[in-house]
Amino acid sequence: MTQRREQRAADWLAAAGLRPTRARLVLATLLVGDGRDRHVTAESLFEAAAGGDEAVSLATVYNTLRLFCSAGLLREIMVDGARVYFDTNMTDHPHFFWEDSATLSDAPKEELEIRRLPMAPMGAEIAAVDVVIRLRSKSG
Amino acid sequence: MTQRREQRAADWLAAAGLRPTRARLVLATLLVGDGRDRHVTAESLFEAAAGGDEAVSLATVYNTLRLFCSAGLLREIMVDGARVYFDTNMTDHPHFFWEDSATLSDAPKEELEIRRLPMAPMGAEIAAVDVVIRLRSKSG
DNA sequence: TTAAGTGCAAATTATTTGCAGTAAG
DNA sequence: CTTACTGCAAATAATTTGCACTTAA
Repeated sequence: MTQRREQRAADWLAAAGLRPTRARLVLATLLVGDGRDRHVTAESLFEAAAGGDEAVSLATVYNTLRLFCSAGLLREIMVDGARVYFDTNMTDHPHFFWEDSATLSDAPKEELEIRRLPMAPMGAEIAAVDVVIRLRSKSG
Repeated sequence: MTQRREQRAADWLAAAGLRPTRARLVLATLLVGDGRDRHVTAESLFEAAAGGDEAVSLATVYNTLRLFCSAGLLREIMVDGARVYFDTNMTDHPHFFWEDSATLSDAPKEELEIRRLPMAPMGAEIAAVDVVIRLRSKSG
């Protein structure tokens, strides 16, 4: 179980050609160890690592998240002006953003149907399409 | 001309029941004076005001943008992890985000057709739907 | 007159960086 | 061995806040 989690993390790093260092394995295990998609901020991941017994410094968490991102392992989601979120699910898919708690979750991709999309202007190409559905709790 | 720009700004404030103070008029004139939609950051608006002869302090620009937002005059767009953008166009419409220059522009609304959208989970309602089309300049 | 608005400077928060020590290939 | 990685602490950047002063109603 723990073995398998770490194996998954190691494979994930290997797939991107990244060295399996201690910090990277700790963070990768938290990110993809159980194979489910996850949304983290640097802070939340830092706390998760510290909560286990495998602390990683906050600076390294930041650096490592950026590294995973540029290696194509994570996707950056911009949803909150203040915080940056990272998603282990690399495909274009919609997100729910809970304004009350500032948390992020996947929205069911099958339920989004974009029929037509504006074309990229001349000389540009579409890098990604972010769809964020902002939710507020129904008060009335 | 300048008269009309200021009149538009004053009307815009009045519509939201906000006092037409000096700082607000200066900023509102820059935002809606010519009736075109505009995307600003606190910094860019601060510079625009300083570039004219009607300086407004940066802190006040921040406070005023937030105020306009909560008064329903502006819409906050979250697109870049670091900066917050404000849009004078309050309708749900897609944006182009130019990754190279970190600038934002409207994408033609007619060219976006969302056929189906995920439902809000129980107890929540959709506050807004942000569609951001990230562009990178075609290098190849 | 008086509650609301403004500006300054200081505080806060998220993120990045320089650099000396440590570990992976 | 040698280059890349890590962690600390200090630096940076965007934004917010406390408070004394000013202004609109």
